[in-house]
Amino acid sequence: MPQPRAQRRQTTIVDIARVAGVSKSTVSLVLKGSPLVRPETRARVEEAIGQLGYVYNRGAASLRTARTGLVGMVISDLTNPFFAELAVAIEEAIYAHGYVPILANTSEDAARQEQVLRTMREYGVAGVIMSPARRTPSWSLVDFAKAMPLMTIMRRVEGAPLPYVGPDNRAGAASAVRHLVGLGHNDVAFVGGDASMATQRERLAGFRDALLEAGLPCDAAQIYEAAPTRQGGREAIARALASGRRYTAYLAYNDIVAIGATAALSERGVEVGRDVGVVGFDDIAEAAHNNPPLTTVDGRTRALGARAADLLLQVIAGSAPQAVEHIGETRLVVRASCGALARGGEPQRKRA
Amino acid sequence: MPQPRAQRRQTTIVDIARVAGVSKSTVSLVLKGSPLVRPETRARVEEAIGQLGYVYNRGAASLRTARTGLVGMVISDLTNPFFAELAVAIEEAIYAHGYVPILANTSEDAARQEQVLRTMREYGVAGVIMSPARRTPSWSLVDFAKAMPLMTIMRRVEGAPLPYVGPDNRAGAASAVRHLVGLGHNDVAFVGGDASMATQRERLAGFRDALLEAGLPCDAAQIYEAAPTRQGGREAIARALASGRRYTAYLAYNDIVAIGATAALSERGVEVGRDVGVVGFDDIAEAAHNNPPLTTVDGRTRALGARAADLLLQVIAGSAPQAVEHIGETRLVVRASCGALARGGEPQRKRA
DNA sequence: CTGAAAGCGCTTACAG
DNA sequence: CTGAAAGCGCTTACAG
Repeated sequence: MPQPRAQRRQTTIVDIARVAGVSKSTVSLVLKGSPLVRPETRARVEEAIGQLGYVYNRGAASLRTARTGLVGMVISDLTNPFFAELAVAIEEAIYAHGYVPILANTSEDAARQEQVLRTMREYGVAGVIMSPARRTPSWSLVDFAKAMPLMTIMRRVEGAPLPYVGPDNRAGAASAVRHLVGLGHNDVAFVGGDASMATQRERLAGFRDALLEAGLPCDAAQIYEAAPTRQGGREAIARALASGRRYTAYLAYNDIVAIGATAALSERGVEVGRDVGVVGFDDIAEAAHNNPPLTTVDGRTRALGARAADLLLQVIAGSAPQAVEHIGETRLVVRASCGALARGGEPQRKRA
Repeated sequence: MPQPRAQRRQTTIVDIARVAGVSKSTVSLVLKGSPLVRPETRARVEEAIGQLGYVYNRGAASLRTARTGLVGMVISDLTNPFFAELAVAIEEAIYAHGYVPILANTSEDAARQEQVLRTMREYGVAGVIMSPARRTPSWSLVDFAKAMPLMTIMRRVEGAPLPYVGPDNRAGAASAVRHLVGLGHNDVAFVGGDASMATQRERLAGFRDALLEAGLPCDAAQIYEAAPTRQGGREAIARALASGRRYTAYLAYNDIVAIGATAALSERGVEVGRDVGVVGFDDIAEAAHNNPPLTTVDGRTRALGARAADLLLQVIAGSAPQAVEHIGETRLVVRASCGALARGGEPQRKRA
């Protein structure tokens, strides 16, 4: 528990009431901008507030109203730039609705996640918006879901029918592969992530959809599972190259995997965008500044984060069903890494 | 203000007391693990707690004790990977001390920063740890600093004698330039940032120190101010190249500037690490995966964040002076972008 | 070792 | 339009 700290007694509405010559009920009404208060009375109260340097005590109000104005924000890995962008959008939307976010970064640790959910509940959060840690057991969330709305984002927790917001992973991955096929690529590998992640399964499904519809090879050997990180991208490339099969392009699980893959290929003298194509997913800020600039599937991260926060607050307010779901459109952003620009084209945008 | 939400009356210590057959004072003592309670009594109370699914109401406790256990975390730009890493370290340390962080991302907006500080104060935070928005006027913080400890990190606010934690920017930049000089570079430019940022002035001072001590040119024309972003790095390079002066190396304000600079040079056919040297500052995760891997000054971000949180909590507890300050050591991380590895060396680490 | 009582700073019917 | 009163769920001396 926190240690104490000596403090002079703070100014309360009782002090304001005394100075303004009214009751504390009236002060309270002024504070919430009630139209019931006569303008002159309001002016006297506001005068006293300024004079005494009064600071509203939300904790006291919360106890009375049983509403804290706090919302939990549980992020699986804030050092991943994708989730950082998502977190910024969520944070913004939470403040915009008059709420305040309590942050927790779980570093993909489901035990830590349970711990912080418990703490947030003790703090009386109105709800929680979370990107669940990998391998979150659904039973670890059921108790919390009964006590407060739990909005999941980017990752579904199987077996837990929670509200969910995420991009259309399948359509997005398929659009990326179709673009590669259109450029003449005829042997494409999928690198990064693994089947324990719902997102990976969805993106992989889109990858298969497009390959099958083009009549191209699509077997298990083409899938190189690896951590969804830059390092994972490097490792997957090492294995793909060691296999001896000459892929013409790689679809990466996400942008940081694609960036790691690009670095690994460059180190081996393979020039991305000329010798081989690489496409990512997410369109994080650094994708445009990669060398070469990365073609990727824009999942509209900011919009998704804002949407998730909006929906959570609607569920809290009771104006949205407990089981809402939103799947966002994706859009392919063509840059140089797929090889398209080598043919002199301008960057284009396509809807998934 | 938040909207209400219908809820069944929650279980309180009074309910626990009734079921366990004790007074609520005793329940409270059990809750805080007091040794005064007899083991059998404790067991009965804990039994009742489990049975009724009681959840501790921290808000109520806060009102009584005048301590909330909340700490504010105000970040100037969470989409900058450097600050995201910093935020993660801070968040971790805050939880480790039994506190809970309220997050605000100001996007470098001093007005928004003032707004969130006001809100955090109303929520009764014990203190705030903040990377101040650029051009934060010191007067905008004085009132808050009187009401609660304000720990600044990475950026000093001039004119406000606040506790501060940051890296040794001057020594770090000087060590980077000395390394470049040792490799034979004899005309080095500084790219990114501008003089309104204390950090830029400190890093620039180190840049000058090392150039002067080596007897190399050091004039205003060598400094290319630009936004401290990837895009800023690109723009600074465009201007440096357009100047006609043939710099042999660039010291960037930070890693993302260096990454943008690398991309801009590559696009123009200048090979970083062979034709020209580039060195960054911060050692963010993507520095190692840049193409080529970026030589940079490691500011020990995680350690700095943890230290800032530790110090803030000491100030809150009254065990550290109100005006603490900590300047962290830096260390040069040599990778390929400065050209050193082209000569067959192994990556080395040096203390600043 | 346990209980009765007061009080933290608000909000909210209810009177008037 | 304004005030008196009750109460949110805890903690903390103080008795016993």
